[in-house]
Amino acid sequence: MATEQDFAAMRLLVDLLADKWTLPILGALCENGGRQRFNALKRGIAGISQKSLASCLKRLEFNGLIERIVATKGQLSVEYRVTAIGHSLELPINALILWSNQNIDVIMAAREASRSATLT
Amino acid sequence: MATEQDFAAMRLLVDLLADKWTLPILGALCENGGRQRFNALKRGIAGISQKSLASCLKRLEFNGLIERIVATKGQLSVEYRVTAIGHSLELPINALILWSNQNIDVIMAAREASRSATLT
DNA sequence: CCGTATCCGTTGGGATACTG
DNA sequence: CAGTATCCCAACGGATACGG
Repeated sequence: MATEQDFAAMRLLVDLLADKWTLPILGALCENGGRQRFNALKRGIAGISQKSLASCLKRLEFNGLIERIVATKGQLSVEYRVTAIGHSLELPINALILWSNQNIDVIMAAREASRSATLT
Repeated sequence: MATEQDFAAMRLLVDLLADKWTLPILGALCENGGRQRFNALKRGIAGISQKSLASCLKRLEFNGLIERIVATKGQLSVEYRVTAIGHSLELPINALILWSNQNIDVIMAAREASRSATLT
């Protein structure tokens, strides 16, 4: 049964993760051992725009889930790293992704069923 | 490391859950053993509008996570129930909510730190 | 390379009023 | 009770161009 606290927790989760790109970004960031540069990240995430990536990274940094490290040696380069607390999210998120992988067929079937039901 | 499949899974998760009200609705539905009527649901979720609730419930039903049972005996009454596949989401979601409860203070502190950093 | 600035169509979602 | 319809504004997010 959900408590008041749980609702606050849900609101926080929505703030942190519930948009189009946060999950893919976090996923792409973890691919390379938790660190990646801006354009590498952009190339790794099909279809994302610079704008969305930048704003999303800002929010993640603002919430302390990732950190931004600037290396001014010669060429400008910026690396984004998943923080400790960011890493602690991997486990529960991976559980969700596993669930999604296991149930994607059922969901798609349910959608088809809904669609054909409305056609009758 | 994230596979192509995982990105598809993430997209599905975003489709299913990544909006303002889905998590609270699912939470409220589970409060009463997985079944609840429309207005009871509305009263249980602080701040939600009829419109948002209705559209969200439609999408959840479309994806097979809940079902809509109409009882036309006398007074019109509609009950929404979490399906089996919907229930299978409880475990991974609760893990996330637990994470959120455990880390909400750290997140808030990180936000404060970011804010004071920009003021300097 | 790493962004920010601007423009702009699309969507989200609250308020309110109305229907079966 | 359980929604649908309408209005309306703010936010999202893609495309493009520009700057450090």
